[in-house]
Amino acid sequence: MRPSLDTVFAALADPTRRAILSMLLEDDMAVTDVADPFDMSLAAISKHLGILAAAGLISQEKRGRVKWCKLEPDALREASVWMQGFGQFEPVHLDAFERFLAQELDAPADPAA
Amino acid sequence: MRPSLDTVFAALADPTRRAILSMLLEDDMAVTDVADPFDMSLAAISKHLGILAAAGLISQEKRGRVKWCKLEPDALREASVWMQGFGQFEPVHLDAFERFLAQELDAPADPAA
DNA sequence: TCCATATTCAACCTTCAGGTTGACCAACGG
DNA sequence: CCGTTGGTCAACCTGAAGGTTGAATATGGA
Repeated sequence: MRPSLDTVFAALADPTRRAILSMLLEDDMAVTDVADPFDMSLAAISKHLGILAAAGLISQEKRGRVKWCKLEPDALREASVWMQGFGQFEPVHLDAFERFLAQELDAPADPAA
Repeated sequence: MRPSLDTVFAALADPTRRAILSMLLEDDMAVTDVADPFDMSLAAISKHLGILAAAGLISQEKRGRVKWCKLEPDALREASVWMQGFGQFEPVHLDAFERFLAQELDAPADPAA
């Protein structure tokens, strides 16, 4: 299930989740350790991690009874590249971008079916 | 008030709003014209435009009775910079963009299951 | 075997996002 | 003036997001 831009951007829209990503930038972490600095229940953090994983922004691997969380920057890369299309700040493949544009316009309010 | 990453990412999380941004990439547009391709009430589009404006992603200028919407790509820069922090990867990678394109075109209506 | 640890599940609550509709206001063209 | 067009406002509905709590499900260690 490849994550969509919808889920990626939605995942990034929450400050708690962005903070988690920042933490994971340093190193892989167990769920409990991720939750530690937050004033929030473990269950809530677990949900946040689930959302990040669903967006493809992290991966989770269970070793023993500990679930390790690992940053997966690839999903970010795609979103980043999408954004670059709007800036004149970086060179971009206009032809490819325009194909993408056309596709977006064909199905504007994608019913997420 | 400078828009936060929260509002920018939240604004980008909606496919209708991303489609609107794509449209504005081509040219400035009036609200009614923006709404035209969407199967959605004008009021709804007006709200979407308000959200995009609040996020700083577009600006709106009223001339006569027509309100013109203009893309403001600078707002994306901050978010883009934030995201770059997660890549040890280079600023823009066309390979990545093309992979993204291929995926997007392969399965346009992501089930988001 | 028994208890503690790690994590999720299920049910629930509250807030907000995204949509509708209909009334409303402003500006233009006779 | 007057009707039409462009756009917003206000009230409302529905569903989902983000949080809580408490029970449930491994796994590890003694």
